[in-house]
Amino acid sequence: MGSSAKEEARIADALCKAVLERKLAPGSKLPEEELAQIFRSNRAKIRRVLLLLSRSHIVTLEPGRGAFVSRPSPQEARDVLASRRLIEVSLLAHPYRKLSAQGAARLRQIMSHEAQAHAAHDAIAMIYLSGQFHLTLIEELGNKVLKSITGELILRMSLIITMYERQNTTCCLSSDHHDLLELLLAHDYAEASALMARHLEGIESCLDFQREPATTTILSQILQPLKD
Amino acid sequence: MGSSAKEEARIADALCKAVLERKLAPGSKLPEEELAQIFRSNRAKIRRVLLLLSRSHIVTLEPGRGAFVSRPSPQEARDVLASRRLIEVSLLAHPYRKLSAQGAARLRQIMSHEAQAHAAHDAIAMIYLSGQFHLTLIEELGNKVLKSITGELILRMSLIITMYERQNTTCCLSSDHHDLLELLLAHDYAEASALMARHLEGIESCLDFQREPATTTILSQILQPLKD
DNA sequence: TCAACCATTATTGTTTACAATATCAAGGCC
DNA sequence: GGCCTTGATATTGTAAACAATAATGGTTGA
Repeated sequence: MGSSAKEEARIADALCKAVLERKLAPGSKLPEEELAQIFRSNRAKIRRVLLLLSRSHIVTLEPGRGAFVSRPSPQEARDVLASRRLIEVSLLAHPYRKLSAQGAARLRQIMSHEAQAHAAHDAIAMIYLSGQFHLTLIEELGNKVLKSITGELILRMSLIITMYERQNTTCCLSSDHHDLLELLLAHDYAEASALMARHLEGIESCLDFQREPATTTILSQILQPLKD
Repeated sequence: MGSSAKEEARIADALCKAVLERKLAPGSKLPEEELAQIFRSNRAKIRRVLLLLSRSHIVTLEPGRGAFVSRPSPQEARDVLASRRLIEVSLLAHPYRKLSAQGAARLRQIMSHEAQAHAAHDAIAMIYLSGQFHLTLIEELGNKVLKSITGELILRMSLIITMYERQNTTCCLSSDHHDLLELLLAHDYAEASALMARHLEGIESCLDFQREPATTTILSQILQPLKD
């Protein structure tokens, strides 16, 4: 049976989720045998997953030393941020298609979940949902290719934020998402694009590339519960 | 010695080059053992390369059946084209930095090679150099992340063109590249962006998504000489 | 003659054991 | 006492054998 690729996707998704939720700190060692036990898999599959993740710049493979959660350099961080800004801002300014009623509904549903997470002070859920909002927006106004590209950039941004975030900052303003949707429904794409630019710049302004980030290497034991 | 990753990169590059040069037709079977012999490698390495290429959408892995050169659907083709257009057109309109003298020199060198290839009627070299021109432009005005993203899109476009190109069309107008550089040197980014849009639309207008493309499965023997 | 079935062959997928390398700790040397 | 060397241990990397699956071709029967 061809469940092999499925299982590897499951493992990769779990690792990506852990990165998104800031549970896996950049620099963390990812030992093959330990991962195989956690996910009740074997080294061969883990190895393939790590190889794939390395191509997404989520994991860095050091020959002979093993796999580590990537530590994007300040330059790489700036490039990732700028690239994401280019894609999202430009797409809003010149969307491939209008926002459909169905698309608006999808966005509204995510926003309601965001509100719930906000009320519950669930920071992890808010991070995840914010990403989902952006990805859904891109899929609705653009296409799946742009969505997949941006999905990778968002993943890398998660590492970047973990490494370079200033203390005491609340990064993602979910209120922006609400305003964004209003502007799109009013077909004011120019203003929506400008808001998106400010939105992303707001995130970037919370970063400080000066201080070399701490080498917080979280024990892989932390990600024990995500084996489902 | 850590030459393993190097060797795999060499094999992957060779395959990508074959795709760029339209030597490997979409749909071609890529048998592991045969590739291992061609590149004087072993199945394990070939397997890793194919896995990686599958992530770049260059190769499609069918469980139990093996690896094939991808055959992008019309929808995927449209999405890839639109994504590339978004990135390149937007970047020219709002470049991250001005074109440096060094950057202009790099572009001019590529253009001179293009002229040589044109004079020699070397269609393959022209395709490759056209891609290099675009990638260099993106690196000079943008950054390496955008360059790598666009590099993958260009690779996919190569498959798309092979599949859907109309008869009797000369796709890439190298004269556009010359005009583009002139506009950039004159700091007329708005016009440069518009020209880029027309340039890419010109390529797209040579495509016909109606006719189902032939299943031209070239023998892997064809790529024998690229084992260096 | 054509189609369906079965055996054969070839190719892919997985597991295992082994080899190479890096890490770590202890001991000796300066 | 600090630093380098050296051996033990753990982890990664590789190869090869094996199992599973799909393609092939030939045979049989209608």
